[in-house]
Amino acid sequence: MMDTAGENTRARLVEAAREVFAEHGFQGATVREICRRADANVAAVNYHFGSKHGLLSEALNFNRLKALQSATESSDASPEERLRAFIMDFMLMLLDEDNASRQCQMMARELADPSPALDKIVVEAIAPLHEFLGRLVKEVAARKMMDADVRRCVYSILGQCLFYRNSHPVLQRMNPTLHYDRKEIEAIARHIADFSLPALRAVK
Amino acid sequence: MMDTAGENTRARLVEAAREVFAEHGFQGATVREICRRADANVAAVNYHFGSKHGLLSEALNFNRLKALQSATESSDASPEERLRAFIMDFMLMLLDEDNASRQCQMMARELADPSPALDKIVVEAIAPLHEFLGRLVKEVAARKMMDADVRRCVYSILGQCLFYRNSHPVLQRMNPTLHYDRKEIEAIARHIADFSLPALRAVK
DNA sequence: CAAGATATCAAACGCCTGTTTGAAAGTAAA
DNA sequence: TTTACTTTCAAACAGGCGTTTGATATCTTG
Repeated sequence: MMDTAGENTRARLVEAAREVFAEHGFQGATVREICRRADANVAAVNYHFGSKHGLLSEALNFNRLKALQSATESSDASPEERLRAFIMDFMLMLLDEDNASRQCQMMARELADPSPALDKIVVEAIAPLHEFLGRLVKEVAARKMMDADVRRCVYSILGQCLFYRNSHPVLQRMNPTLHYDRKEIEAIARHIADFSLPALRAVK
Repeated sequence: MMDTAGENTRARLVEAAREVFAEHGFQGATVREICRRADANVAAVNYHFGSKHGLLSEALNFNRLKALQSATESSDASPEERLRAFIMDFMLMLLDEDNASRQCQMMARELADPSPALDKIVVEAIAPLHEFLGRLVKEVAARKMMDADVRRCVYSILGQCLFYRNSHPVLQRMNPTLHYDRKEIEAIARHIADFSLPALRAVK
């Protein structure tokens, strides 16, 4: 059994796939481009993963997102502070430009143009995320809320967060100097929390 | 000069193109599928519009969105009421499932995977929309606000609205009975307004 | 009607896609 | 070294893509 060369190209393929899928989405990505970046032969994808879809499935990974949720849940800060902290970490994950957390970008891509992998993403990552945020919203509101209202508050928070990622091409065109450095991301996260908390407190 | 047959296939192509572009995005749409739905020959697209891009450019139309803005601006209701009304009309336009306003769906598609037409969309539709919302936000807040804060409030409102469209495939998978009928859309719009207004009033 | 412009069509072109193939290279154990 | 197995590779495959072509209808105008 090999380990150095074989496992290396496998790992390199997965990493390159994350890059290319995040940039171009599943449809827009080509296995030739992935193999070029991984410095591997075109046939390598089908040899190691069976198909382009198999590679996508392997490239999807929600560890970072899950870790973020459990970190927030095990905190003993006030519900408001936990929501603030979650939004901050979530935005850092979403907008960090040169880090390795391309999973969120891939997920955002999947939303725009679903492939068969979306079912896996929904069950393993998005549904738990929504439930987690629903619990947090109820804690912050500290009132009896109907499920539909809780859900919509979750949508409002997530919608604000995802906007910066989904609309990035547009925002960049309208404001060419836009750049998501650490300070800017923190300001955005602070705004989203400041915008959302009054609404949650005002829930009737 | 012809008018019945010739103009007919031209118009049928534009209409079919709106359908297909809205469903699959520019990349995912094929001219063969468009021509099939328009009951036209494959060569018709290049004959009438020069290229697939030319057809996209022709299919883009922002009349409905512009009309919505001027209707809101010429109203003499209070700023809060005008914001409520705008959100309602905007959501009706975004989520209406079987109407002819596929322009917004096409625009949302463009955001996810920009084509050269995005520049036109930004300049002609999105930038004016953001400016319009910025003025409305300032009126509602009725306080001096920094430009960056105004902008972020606009993002918060638009983000909430667009979430329902962008994340529709996911929401449908998590809640299979989800259906955007008139009543549901009105409830969503009311929620977004109720969620956003306390935040705008609380602006410091 | 005849001439000429306009529109439609089947067929093909060149390119790119994901995938397959069969041979070559590399590795591990007997 | 021989044997068996895994991994890499260049090349090709079949199919879909946007676009072009040249012939054929269809219609307008003199």
